[in-house]
Amino acid sequence: METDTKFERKLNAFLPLSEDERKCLAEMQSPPRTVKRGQQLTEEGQTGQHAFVLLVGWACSYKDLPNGSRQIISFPVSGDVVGLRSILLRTADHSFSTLTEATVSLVNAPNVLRCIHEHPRLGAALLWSASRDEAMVVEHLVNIGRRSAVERTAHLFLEFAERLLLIGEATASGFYCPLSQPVLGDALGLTPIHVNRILRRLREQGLMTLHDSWVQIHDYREMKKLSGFQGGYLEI
Amino acid sequence: METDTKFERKLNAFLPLSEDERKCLAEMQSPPRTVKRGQQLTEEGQTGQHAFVLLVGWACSYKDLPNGSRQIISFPVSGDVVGLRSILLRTADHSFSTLTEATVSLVNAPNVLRCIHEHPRLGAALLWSASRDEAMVVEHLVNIGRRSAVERTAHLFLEFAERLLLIGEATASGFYCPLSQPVLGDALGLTPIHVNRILRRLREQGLMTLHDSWVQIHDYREMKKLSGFQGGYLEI
DNA sequence: CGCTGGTTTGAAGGTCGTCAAGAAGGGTGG
DNA sequence: CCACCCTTCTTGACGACCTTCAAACCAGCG
Repeated sequence: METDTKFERKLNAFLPLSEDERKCLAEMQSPPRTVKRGQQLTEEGQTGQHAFVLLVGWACSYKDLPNGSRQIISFPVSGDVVGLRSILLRTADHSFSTLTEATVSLVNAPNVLRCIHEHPRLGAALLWSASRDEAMVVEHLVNIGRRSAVERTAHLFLEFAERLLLIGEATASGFYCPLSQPVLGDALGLTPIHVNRILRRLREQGLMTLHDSWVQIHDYREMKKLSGFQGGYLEI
Repeated sequence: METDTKFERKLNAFLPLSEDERKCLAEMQSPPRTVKRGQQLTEEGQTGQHAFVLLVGWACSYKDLPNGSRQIISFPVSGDVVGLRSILLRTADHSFSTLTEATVSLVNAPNVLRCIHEHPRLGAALLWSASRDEAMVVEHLVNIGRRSAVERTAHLFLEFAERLLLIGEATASGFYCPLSQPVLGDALGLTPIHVNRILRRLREQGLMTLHDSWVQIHDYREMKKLSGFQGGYLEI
């Protein structure tokens, strides 16, 4: 499978792309580049940042706080774009780091704008993709604001399951999820210690397990009921 | 002052608009319409929704949860657009209600897309506006995820102060803010009772007061230090 | 082999939610 | 005009959830 197929396939699922549009999409991106785990690719407050297409691997976008803590905004996975939002802002509004070894290709602002201008339909597809990402951020906000730690955690993993299923990276036996408990804590607004206790509870109740970066959802129905998960915002 | 000046001025501040572009912007919007306080204008999950330009008044976008609680996503004020994000999604990903009597004009998806197509620079300005709104949602997420109740509350009011100052609706003596404590709670992820306690603490420490829908920030410096507020995401 | 970062568990404490109740203000209908 | 809502604001007491502090265990890695 070609490296940029997932991104293209995602847009194509929203709106079938012509040969020309596919070509433009490919030209918009710089050649893929491999980066190590834990690499920071953009930094909040910096100017002239690029967007990235994440071709392979896991990453996160986040903000650091003056008091030393951080909040993870989103977990892009293969085929996702990061930083499209910042492309028109004077400065990047978040940082972006890899969580595993990853391959990315770079997209700069002029390229995106030219692309939108030359192929309006492609522009619409990119906007749709950005809208979907924003809907995920909104759901994340709801998750942290109005759900308890267990509900919140269950919700996050159901979202992963759904997203990875859509791109063919999850099977009935589970999915790969290389997130440490401190990282999960930064996403869920919890301490790593409490994340540990929550995971134990979910495990002891036979709902799900996370072991060796492998997630298994054992009782999908109960997880859904517990967390109030409604995946509408992920639909194409 | 004409009713839609604030919206136009906001875009114009990002990117000076030509006469043609201004005209297109005006034609994109339906005639202004007055709506009562507490009116729901869009409902989550509904299809074929419109976007709105909020010309006068306060409103909020939010999501209701199965368990009966709700999370407020954002507080649009005069000159803000709501629902641009949903325009490309199959269904609206949030609801939208007025908090005061308000006047709005309606914008439908085809109009926006035509506008972007005919006037790419105007499209860029709209995208910038949407990006800035999303940056506010992100900051809101950080606020709820990683700040204590006091910090969080102080941060929200500093953001209001900054935003209203930019559109000339705040003065040195304070600003109008018609949000009840239950509404603030739904935005901050707190109970109304706790919001009350927090406001009391801020008042007793001489930091700020909220009385009769009027906010006064008495110690801006200390508020900023307390909340870790950095307004970069609001800049033009 | 020691170091670092992740996982796991326990104990104690603080923040915030829940329950309860009184006071004040606005709107409605008698 | 007044009685009767309903919503909001306010305060107190109690309890739960989550954090903090502390420590042990383990795996990977220099």
